[in-house]
Amino acid sequence: MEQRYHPESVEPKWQEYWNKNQLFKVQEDSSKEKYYLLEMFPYPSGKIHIGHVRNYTIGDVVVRYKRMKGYNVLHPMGWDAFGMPAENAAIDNNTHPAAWTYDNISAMRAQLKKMGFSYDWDREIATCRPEYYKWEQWLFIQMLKKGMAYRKESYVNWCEKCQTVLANEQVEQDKCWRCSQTVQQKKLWQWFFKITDYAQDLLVHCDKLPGWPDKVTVMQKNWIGQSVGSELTFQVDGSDENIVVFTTRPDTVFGATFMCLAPEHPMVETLSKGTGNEEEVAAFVQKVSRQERSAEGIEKYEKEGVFTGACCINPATGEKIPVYTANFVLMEYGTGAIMSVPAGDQRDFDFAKKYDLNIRVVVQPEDVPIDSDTMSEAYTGEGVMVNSGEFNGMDNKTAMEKITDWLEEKGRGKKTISYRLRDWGISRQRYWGAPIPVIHCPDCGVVPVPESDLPIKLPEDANLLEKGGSPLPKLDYFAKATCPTCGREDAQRDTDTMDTFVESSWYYLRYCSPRFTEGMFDPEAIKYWAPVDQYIGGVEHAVLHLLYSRYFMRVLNTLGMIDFKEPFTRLLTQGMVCKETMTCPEHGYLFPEEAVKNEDGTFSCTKCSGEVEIGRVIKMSKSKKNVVDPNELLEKYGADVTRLFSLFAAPPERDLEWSEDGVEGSNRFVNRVWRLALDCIEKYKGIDPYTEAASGLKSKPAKELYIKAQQTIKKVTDDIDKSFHFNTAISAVMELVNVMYTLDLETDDNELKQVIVFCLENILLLLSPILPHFCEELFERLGREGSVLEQSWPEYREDSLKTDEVLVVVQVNGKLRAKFSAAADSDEDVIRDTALADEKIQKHLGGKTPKKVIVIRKKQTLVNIVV
RNA sequence: GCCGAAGUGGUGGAAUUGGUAGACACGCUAGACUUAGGAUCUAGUACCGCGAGGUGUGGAGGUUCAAGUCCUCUCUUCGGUACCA
Repeated sequence: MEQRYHPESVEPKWQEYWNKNQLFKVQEDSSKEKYYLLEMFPYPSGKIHIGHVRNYTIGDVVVRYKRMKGYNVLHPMGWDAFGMPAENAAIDNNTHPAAWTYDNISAMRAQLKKMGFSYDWDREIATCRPEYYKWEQWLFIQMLKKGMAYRKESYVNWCEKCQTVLANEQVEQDKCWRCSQTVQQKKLWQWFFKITDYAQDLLVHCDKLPGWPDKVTVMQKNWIGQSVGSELTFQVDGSDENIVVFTTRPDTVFGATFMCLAPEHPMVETLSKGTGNEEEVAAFVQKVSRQERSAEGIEKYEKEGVFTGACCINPATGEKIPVYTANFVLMEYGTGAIMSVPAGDQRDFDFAKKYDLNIRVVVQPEDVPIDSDTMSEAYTGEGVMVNSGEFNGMDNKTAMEKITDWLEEKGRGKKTISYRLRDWGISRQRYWGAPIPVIHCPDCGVVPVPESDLPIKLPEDANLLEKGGSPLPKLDYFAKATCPTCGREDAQRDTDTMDTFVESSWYYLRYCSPRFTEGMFDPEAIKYWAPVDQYIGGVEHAVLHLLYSRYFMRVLNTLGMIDFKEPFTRLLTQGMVCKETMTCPEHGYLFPEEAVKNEDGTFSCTKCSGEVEIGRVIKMSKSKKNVVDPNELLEKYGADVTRLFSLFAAPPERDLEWSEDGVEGSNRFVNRVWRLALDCIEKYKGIDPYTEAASGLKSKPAKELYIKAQQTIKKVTDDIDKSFHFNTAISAVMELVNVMYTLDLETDDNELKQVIVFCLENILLLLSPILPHFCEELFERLGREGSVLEQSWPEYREDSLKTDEVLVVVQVNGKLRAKFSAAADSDEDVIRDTALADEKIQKHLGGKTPKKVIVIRKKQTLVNIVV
């Protein structure tokens, strides 16, 4: 008899069967409860890697489980197909981004099909297809009309030598990754979505997402970053002009001894004019424009600034204070201007020391008093007000309110709420993206493309410029346009494309009616399927993608297109699959197969034999080349063992350093079940499974096995349903199988035989979401009709979960000293007395009388004796 | 820098509410079967110790009859940081 499981014949057989019977095809069905499960769609980078396998296996197991539970399940797949890697690959391999992308999609689709994932492939979408991005362009126009999209000037990374805009990833230590030229900041007109209009709503609803992990909602809240504070108005000395600052510490205003403006602040130039500091200020602004202007970026540079030559009036003290411009102030935060309180803020303190500016203590700590002449760092804590006029002696918390009220009366301040969140810049000066559907007319200005002209198709016959620049502005037939309003023929089409996060912010709605031609989606389909019940994807998307998606649903809600605001009811953030990187001094990052191991444990580059440097263990990504292609595993062990192994390695939310050690164990387990099943099928033909209560079994081994099986069903169901802890679900089945291996299958015990048949059948059902091909095959060999997919998920019997005996653990002073077993229904007194009478316990008591005896009867039965 | 996580045997990991630390596997050791084994089965395997026993969940304190789990401080690693997706 055939003793080994042969995936190479079994797996294609069942994939064909599922396909032929269209078992994964779904349609709206009002008679069934719907369940929409979605895994984050992949970027088609070439081949799927182990991280994808992990993500999609998790989803597939839940989908197959939910189907068996009777839900009508939507489980689609598609491609996040626009993006920078396609452009880089096109340049490197002298191909076209479209060709590269479509080839990759074909290859990856084939791999996913080989894994046996239960997708409804009829719903597949690719975001680079005009039928998809047409609706994104349509939505852009609606947003533009409602004022939800607008244009403003902002900075991009610019390489003068390559004459291209660079993504942050393309900047390596301030240098262009292609030519090593120092990167500059360049100001461009760009499109923005007004996500800040929804800051409050997005924030408030973070607490109304019980199906999301706390860590994600916490990160989103912190990202939105609400701060309650005051706007204070400082009059420019000798002028009617005012400078408005935002501060969370209005209580310290008496200590504001100077002011700092962001170098981009519009008043920097006007203030310095005619003061003699004009040139110095201009030079400084020029210098800072070469620095990275982001919250992270500014940390890289030494904090510095220059005096503008102008002063303003502190509204509290009435004194003149100097106005500086400084590189650590960002135009995008607050008002782009800060009042500097060196005694109460470390950055201001450092700045004051550096430029020898006045320091005044206004909040005095209660315990150790501080003095402006001797203090070595700022004091940011709470305390009592000093040097603050009528507010002296007050605690600073009360003073915050009072000072703001006082300034408000003088017309110099008001309470306000500020957010860290900034509007979403969506313009990209790239080729491989969805074109922004507007036309710039010399007379009419910005004019949206008429809806009847959509989609504005991306020309697919254009080639990228050598250095990575977009060819769109140079393509006359694309860039030249006629103004839709006035008909002028020398209008210009916008040649920027949209951020790829725009596509991924609504794709899950498109899956509900992927071929709909009348709009973004069919409202009926949305009514049935949306929102997504369970979303699964990498934790690295905790903020951006997930926040943008939440924002998009609010936009559609405001436009009256949907009646919900939250796209994903439950979220599972999967941990990352990590691996060390390998770099060759000559060839840069290497794929694992491009390095060969030497005898001494080091690696050499296969291209140049140079020594390979092993880098840190980080998230798998194609750009770092530390990816593992699952094909080798797939060929050696098949899809089911690969699926089992990826789940058994760790719980889904945990990061995982990739290693194939242990895959043999998964393979061994699959074959153990295979042999056991074939053996039982042969020996127990015609025997029906036992399904009554455990108490009806007279045979002790049968009863014990039956209880173990019932416990296993409960454990597996709970692990899949409540926590997605598939690793422990698998362990539970392994335990049951191990018990069955200790049995003599030649037994005469008829009850035991019936229980064994029960076990086998349930093992197949419990494993079927994880090992679908394998279980289909054995289910068929067991003589059962139809697909396991169409079976009901096993229900455990509540009356058959408890064993008759329990283990009692005895501790002395919290240390384990003895164990014994007792009837499950023993009295507490009996357990206590038995424990005290125990020989080992007596020895540890050493004749002393116990001070206290604690008996716990919960999950464990435990006695702790305190001496 | 800021925000969020993670840290348990040689390895991956287990341990609902504080209650036997190390389930289930990998690896290793020994044995059985076999012409053979990278198949299979059985037993052992946290560390120190001959033993009684002691020590152990990144580190230092604390709360408790009892701490991997709760509290305070701290170290290391990973993710995100708005143009990688």
